Amino acid sequence: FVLRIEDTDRARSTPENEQIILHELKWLGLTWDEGPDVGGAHGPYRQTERLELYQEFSEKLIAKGAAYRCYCTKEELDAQREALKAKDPKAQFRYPGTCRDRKAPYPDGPFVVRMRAPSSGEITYDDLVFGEVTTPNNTQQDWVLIRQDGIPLYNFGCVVDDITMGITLVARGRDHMINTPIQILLYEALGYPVPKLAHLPMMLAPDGAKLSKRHGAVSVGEYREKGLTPDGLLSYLVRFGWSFGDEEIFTKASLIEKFDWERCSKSDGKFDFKKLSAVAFEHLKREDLTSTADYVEGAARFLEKKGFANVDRALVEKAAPIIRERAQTFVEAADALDYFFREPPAMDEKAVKKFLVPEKASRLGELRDLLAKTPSFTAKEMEAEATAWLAKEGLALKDVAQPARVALTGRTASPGLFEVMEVLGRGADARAARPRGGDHLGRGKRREHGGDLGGAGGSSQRPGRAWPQTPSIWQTAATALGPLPGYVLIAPILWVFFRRTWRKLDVEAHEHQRRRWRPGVGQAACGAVRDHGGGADAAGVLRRRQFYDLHQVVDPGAEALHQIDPQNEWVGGYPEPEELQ
RNA sequence: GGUCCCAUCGUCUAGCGGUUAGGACAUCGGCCUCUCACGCCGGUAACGCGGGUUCGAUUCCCGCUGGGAUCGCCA
Repeated sequence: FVLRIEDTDRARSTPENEQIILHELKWLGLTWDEGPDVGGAHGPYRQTERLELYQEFSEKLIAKGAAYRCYCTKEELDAQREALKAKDPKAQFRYPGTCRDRKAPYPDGPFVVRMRAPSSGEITYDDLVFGEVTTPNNTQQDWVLIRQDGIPLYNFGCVVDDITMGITLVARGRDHMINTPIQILLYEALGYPVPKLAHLPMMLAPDGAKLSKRHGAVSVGEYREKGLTPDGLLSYLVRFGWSFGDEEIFTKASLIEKFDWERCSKSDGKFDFKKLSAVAFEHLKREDLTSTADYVEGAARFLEKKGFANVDRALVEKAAPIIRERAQTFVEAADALDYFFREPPAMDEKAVKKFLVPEKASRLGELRDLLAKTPSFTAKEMEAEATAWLAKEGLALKDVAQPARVALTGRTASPGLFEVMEVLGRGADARAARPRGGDHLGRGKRREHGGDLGGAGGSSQRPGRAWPQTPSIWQTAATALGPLPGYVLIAPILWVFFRRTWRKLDVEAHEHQRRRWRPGVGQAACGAVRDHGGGADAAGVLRRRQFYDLHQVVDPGAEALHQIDPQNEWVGGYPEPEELQ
């Protein structure tokens, strides 16, 4: 398809915004055949670079009598509009036609070009989604085509471009339906056939209101930062307003194959962040939707964003199978991977206090020694050994699992104990090879204490025993516990946490999105091509005006965002466009 | 207010004259279980209202109500 940048609104169109559009579209896997960056036969692809073309077409219309120069000033018209509204707020202001039949000599001053709109009859078109739509012409007026400064207005610019770019299908948001009759009038005046038209329903905020920055909208980029996959996002977005039986999860390829206009819904919908999360999670979880290679790379990149340098892909791949089903996003995956890359792990104080108590210490020590002896150190083997040992001791796994888990991972929730151990590997060799993400200042403070908190037990432990030369993963546990009787863990462990540089990055990303950008971009469907500021459809895949405006789409609300990433501070809403001007 | 558009569970939707109105997310119970998840089983939950047409309306028609879009020298 053709990617055209509709940048005639200079307040909103900046090179940075254009870059963002290109970048986000590429990230989503939508690639265009022609566009500002790749060139093509119908260039240039920025409207501000096509100004002569609009001039030429407007001259044509003037020559035909279908348009005329209007010398009324904006100030005059605005004043009239104000006056009318003051008298009757519900009144409909329309251009009075002052210059409509003006004859030579023409004044010298600046002028705009207006179309000569019919006041009777009606325009009917056949919408691919909505069917036949009819609008009476008596609601039309002599719209401005070209401003005083020579820059065309949206309705004129896109008609000229669509004609000269050979666009055959217009697919855009339903909010453009009101523009369609005007554009059809222009096609007719110019003598060109009208392309096929398809309008798509709107995505509303969860409260049913129009989506706006006020709702804390976010961009495609922000979802990327949250760690969703492009196909996951695409899958949700396309399925919203379109359906294919009971199927809910699609890949980009299957969307291209299955999409059709007939299955598009006509009614607006409300954005649901939880559903997006669920769909994105499904994509992340399933290997047939996100390959192991992509998963590892994605998770590693987010780990690096957290501050870990040179993340060992092999280790991520080893851990991937056990974290995939519990990380809804790459951000969560990075968090779940944290303790595999940090030695010692970041300890959760409360968990330490609760589980790493002296009476558990001896058991953990025994378990450590037992497991250290297993020949292969695989989860299966360790579990078997542990189970046998526990049975002999008359214990259940749950008696030792939580303390062990906390010692191992620093937290109370993690994948299976033995799986974690297997990934961590035996001893220091594996650990030494691992990049160090954390600091080493966080050793738990232990203080001597007069006695056992938990009463009698434990004094049978051999005092002063040395750890094996090869420090095992259990060393961490024992260190945290206070290895011997007589010692009680009193002070909580103080850990210096990693600076969250990624958070800073995130804030910067938000900053980046504060500006409103919404030049239209191109889209295609079924080989036909066409674009409009706002509507989107690519190879029959994308369809929704807000897709482009995704930053303003989603109103997950701060709450929802926190759910997906509790660590991530939401920076608040965005300014309305007025505030930017 | 004018014009245009829309209307099935809380949400996204299936349905295209006869269905116990289906699925997914969410939610609630249960199972699984070393925690957290995943997974599995089950429950609650919808055709806005009123007229027609028809043997029969969620489905077709009209009206009402409700919602949305738009009314710019923005796109």
